[in-house]
Amino acid sequence: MGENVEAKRLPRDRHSDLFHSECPARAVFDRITGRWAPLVLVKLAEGPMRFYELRDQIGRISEKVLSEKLRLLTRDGLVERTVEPTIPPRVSYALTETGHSVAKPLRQLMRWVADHGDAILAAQALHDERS
Amino acid sequence: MGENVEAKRLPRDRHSDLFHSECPARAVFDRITGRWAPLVLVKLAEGPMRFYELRDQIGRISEKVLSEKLRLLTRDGLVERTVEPTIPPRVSYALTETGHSVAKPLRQLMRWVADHGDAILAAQALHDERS
DNA sequence: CAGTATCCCGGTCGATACTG
DNA sequence: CAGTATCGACCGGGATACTG
Repeated sequence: MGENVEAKRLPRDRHSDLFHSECPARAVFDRITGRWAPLVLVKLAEGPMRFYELRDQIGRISEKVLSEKLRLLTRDGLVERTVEPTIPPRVSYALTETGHSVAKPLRQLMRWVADHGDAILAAQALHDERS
Repeated sequence: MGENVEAKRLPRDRHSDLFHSECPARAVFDRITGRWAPLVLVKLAEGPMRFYELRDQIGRISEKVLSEKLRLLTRDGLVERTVEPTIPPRVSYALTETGHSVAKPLRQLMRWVADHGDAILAAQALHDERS
């Protein structure tokens, strides 16, 4: 019988314990840590942008994926979509306050990658040539 | 002709510009932002741990995925694997210095989720009931 | 204990084409 | 311009079984 280690560990804190398998925040974490979401969020932190502007700023992102991410992030309350009723309509996306608050740690992470990326790549190369 | 926007933008900085499609650091970024790697890294930051200990601490991670992640992270120089030649062998995993340095921004991100996770979930619910 | 091997499914992604 | 629709390829990840 598998003794349930988790049940013994702070059952009330499920909501903020990502290590717990039932933690609902895992879905939130996945949302902001995927392949593209961090790039969208950090780019948008520079200021409001229109759809194709955003696409051009994020190398190789497809329109499909971009529109999916934007819809999800809007649903999450991290991004706000604004339509100006002109012809053709101008749509722009901007971060909400919550969106800006998450951009900060994401930028830290991107900075880490910029600072240590080469070291990682070097470690990989070293490791591979040994094998 | 598609004018290449990227080419005009700091071609020398490719290595630290994650927005550029050819940036080699994207692979590094993907590594540390995946579904499981952040959890492994942050948990390991608490101290060296053995395989099953780690598995038990990270809810619902499968052994397959855990072993894959550990192998990758070891290759990246973020995790160090130590074998004590006893019978049966004791294997333990620990963060390297670089590993600790990345755990820091990852913890920030997890803290953000702990702080704002409920708000996101609420925003989703609100958005959904409107639709 | 500490993993690896295998199988397979579901979701993600990219490319392309199309709409208002 | 601002997307959506569709389709196929790919891959991460779960379940299960097995090895040293």
